[in-house]
Amino acid sequence: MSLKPYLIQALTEATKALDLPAVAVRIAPSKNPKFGDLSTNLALIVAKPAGKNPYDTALAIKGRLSLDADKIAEVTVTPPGFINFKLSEHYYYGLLATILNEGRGFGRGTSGKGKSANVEFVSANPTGPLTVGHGRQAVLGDTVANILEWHGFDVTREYYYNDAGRQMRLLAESVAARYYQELGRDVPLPEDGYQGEYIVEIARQIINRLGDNLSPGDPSFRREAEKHIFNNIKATLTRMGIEHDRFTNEKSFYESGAITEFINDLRAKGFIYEAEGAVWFKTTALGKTQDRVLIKSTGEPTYRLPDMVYHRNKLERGYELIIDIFGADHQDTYPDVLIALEALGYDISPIRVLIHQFVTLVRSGEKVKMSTRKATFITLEELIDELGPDVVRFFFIMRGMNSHLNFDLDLAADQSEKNPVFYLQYAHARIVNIIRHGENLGYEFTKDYDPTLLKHPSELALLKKLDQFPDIMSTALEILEPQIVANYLLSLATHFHKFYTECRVITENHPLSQARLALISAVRIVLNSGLKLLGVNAPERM
RNA sequence: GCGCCCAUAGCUCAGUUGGAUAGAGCGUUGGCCUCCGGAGCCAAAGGUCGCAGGUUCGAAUCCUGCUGGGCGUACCA
Repeated sequence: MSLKPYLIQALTEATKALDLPAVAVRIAPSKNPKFGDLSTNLALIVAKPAGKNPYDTALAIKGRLSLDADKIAEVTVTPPGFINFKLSEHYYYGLLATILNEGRGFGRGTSGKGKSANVEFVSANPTGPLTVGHGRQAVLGDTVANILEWHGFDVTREYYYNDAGRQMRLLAESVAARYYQELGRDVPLPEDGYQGEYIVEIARQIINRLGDNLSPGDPSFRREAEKHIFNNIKATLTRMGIEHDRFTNEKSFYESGAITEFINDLRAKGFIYEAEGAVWFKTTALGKTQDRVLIKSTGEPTYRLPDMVYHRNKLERGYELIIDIFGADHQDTYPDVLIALEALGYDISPIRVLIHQFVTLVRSGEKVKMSTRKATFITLEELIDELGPDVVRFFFIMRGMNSHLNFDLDLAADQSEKNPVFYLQYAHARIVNIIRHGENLGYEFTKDYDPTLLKHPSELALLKKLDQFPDIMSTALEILEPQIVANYLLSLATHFHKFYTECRVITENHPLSQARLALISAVRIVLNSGLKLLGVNAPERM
């Protein structure tokens, strides 16, 4: 149980009693221990409109506070007017008991209880293996889903795809060409065809399973290619611990008539007109600078239209939260989708769009240009082969989605031993090892320990770090930026490793050993929770 | 041209509703293993937070302009 709500209430009452302006009180961990454990800038904010000196105001607020000495050991005021709180050691001892009692439930939120959420991610069409770029999105999406689940949401992980477009046709033609080439006929790949080696593999499989006399337009080419590729995509995702609950095919919206219905609904609202043989969406009437084509002059809808229908479909399924994860190349399309839904009177507030920047692959100091069609990409599968799923997941998640990620393949492979993920996992393995070592010497873990024996600075620092976990997790839910969890865990591991070098756990001093065993057990719980959330293993041995 | 994103140590990046001395890893230099795993710890060096203004008691963070880069700006998806 964090102290923040308690302090916020006390501070709010004090400002009220002093007749100062009411503002939202913010409390943050102090960066420098000199300033206690928690600080607030309340007086700085409140003094100005009241025409008072911030420092004196801080002192006045402090004078009005009556705090439980079991929780707060000391209150100080520092220039220019910060109020600092030093937490009592008893508070941290209580925290330790809480973590051990709650176990993996520690820090879990309830704000999503009884609510459902949908996270759509990856959504690559089955035209080729997943690339490294898809990998970033896959990990990001899965981790965001984990964060939601942590806070109680019932999450559906969804994969949206289109297996009927031009690219799929091209794929089928490419497979057919390779099929005939394998049979010794000189059939060229279509222009702009798919050149990857996997196309040849699919062709060979078709020969093995369906024989050698398929005609050029046989639907088996497309069907077999899709099946093969989709199986590979799913297998790759599975290796990273990612399972989608639901696959939605764009085609279903054509078959159900939802596409036509959508156009009709927009037309009824007056947002549709026809020109140059195409059907246009009058986005200029809704504040945009350019109208958009929804149905081409060929009669085929553009990608925008099914996207709109798909989002209407998700809204109608009744999720409290709908998260779309897109690459930066989609940034311009979702506003049109949202505008269309609003035009039809939908409340779009459940929809939250997360845009991630691209991954630039660097090999031998040079950028690798990626194209699925030309097969010049590095596949996600290859990356996992090289680095292992834990490293891949952690690498993608430890950076903010807004950063243009430079992925140096040589470096990642060379430094795999020094990779931060091993640092984290090593902390966990170390804890398990110490506990095992203790058991061998007859130290049973017991809840009957004396926490007041934990007085060493690195012990207290570790406790303070553990105290931040629930806050970190709720911030992660607000901002949906998983890297703050990764950064927190690294910092926790650092505190643990420091503690380890300074404080021996298993010693002749039994009571102290018991207390330290309790401490590292708590660290283990939080590490486990955090790593699980990131989808990274917490190994007992390395 | 217009829109979105980015620019922080030699390199890769943290720094999230504006706070106190801007951090970490890698790399470089120098220390720490009779004892729970050295995949660890400690220390040093390394910064005009792209540039110039502005707002503020206080700016890497907010605003404006500029420079440089990524992605869009299709009757491709």
